[in-house]
Amino acid sequence: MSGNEKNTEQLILDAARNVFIEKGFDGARMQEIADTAGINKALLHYYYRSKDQLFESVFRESLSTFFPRIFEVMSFPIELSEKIKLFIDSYIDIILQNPHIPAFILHELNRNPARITDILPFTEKTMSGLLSSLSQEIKTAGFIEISPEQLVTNMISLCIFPFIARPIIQPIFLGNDADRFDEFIQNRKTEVTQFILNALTKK
Amino acid sequence: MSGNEKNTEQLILDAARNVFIEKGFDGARMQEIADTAGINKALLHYYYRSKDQLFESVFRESLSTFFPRIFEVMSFPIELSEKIKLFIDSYIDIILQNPHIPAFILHELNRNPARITDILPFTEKTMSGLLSSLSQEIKTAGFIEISPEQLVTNMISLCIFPFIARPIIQPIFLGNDADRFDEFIQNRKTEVTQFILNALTKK
DNA sequence: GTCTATATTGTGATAGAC
DNA sequence: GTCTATCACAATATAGAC
Repeated sequence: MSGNEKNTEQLILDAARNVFIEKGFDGARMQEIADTAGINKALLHYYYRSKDQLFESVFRESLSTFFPRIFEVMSFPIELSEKIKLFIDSYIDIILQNPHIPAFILHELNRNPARITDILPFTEKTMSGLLSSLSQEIKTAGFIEISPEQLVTNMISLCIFPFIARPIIQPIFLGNDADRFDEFIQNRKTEVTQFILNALTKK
Repeated sequence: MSGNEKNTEQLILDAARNVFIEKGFDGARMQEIADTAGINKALLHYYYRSKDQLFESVFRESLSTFFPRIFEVMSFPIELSEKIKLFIDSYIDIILQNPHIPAFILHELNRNPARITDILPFTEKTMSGLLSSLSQEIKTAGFIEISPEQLVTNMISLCIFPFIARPIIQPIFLGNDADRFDEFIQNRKTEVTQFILNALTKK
């Protein structure tokens, strides 16, 4: 091996990721994946027996890029308000690096909701532990009464939704200039953080 | 006509709506639409020349169910806090009646973002008028400084996202009992309203 | 308007040479 | 491991009888 060439398996996975994320499972074509990888269809089936298997690899990888990070920051031993600040900032940054993955994951999960039970990297126990300690932290911080589920849902909604709804937000609010979307999102980092922290503060 | 039979065109449109919304354009099959409508494929093409045309009808209809309502309430002559309350409540109600349409619309728009320019029921002028008067109302109400674009984005995110992310929210937060999702959403009506109004209030 | 039958093309997957 | 050629079937669309 001369060194700077990626191995074929990785080449295929990269191509498949791009095509599946852009087109979805149903819209993706093995031919297009092969073309993108610079190889032919037969080789695709040599490495991954079927379209389903190739998709499965891409999907698991995508899910694991995003999912654990949601609760990672939330278990840091810092003040809740700092957690929230850190979460919003870092989570929006992650999405900025892979802006189409949230829509991809959610579309595929809606297409087949059962999929998630196979893949979920959490036990119910881990989850209920996180939720009950978050519940405690909300009280300790002197915030308004809110269930941890509703709070987490709100945080994630405010981070992710604008990326999924970009085809609407861009033309309605920002016109044709794509740069303004980046600006809009960068502003949101502080805007959303302040919005949430203020919402949680009693009067 | 004996009375209680719908005409075939409507029968087809109903079937197409169900199938397209569940499977998306790429996943939908003309055969399945025909079966659902209780007719055969040839008749589909008799009424709608192609799959694209049939889809176009369904998509336009779906978009017009949802889109205008977003800004309808926002132009009522009532206090901003009342508008927000009314908007959250009525918008979540609309989504509850068509819980899969938001994911459908957003997926199809991401598949082809250009589509929206053909269909948008708003002129840029109407939009900028709404935004600048909303901007004024935020000041008049004595709320925190926030751009109308960010506020509207937040409101819509908090209403719509939980429906799109249901395949994640349900198993993580609510277990297997589907009824708990309805409960969760019903709670959100007041939770989200309070969350937003509190976020907008200066301390 | 509605059907059966069929044309035509697209698509995932495999066989087999090198 | 990689390719060309091809199979088998799925899917949109049309022709033509009733």
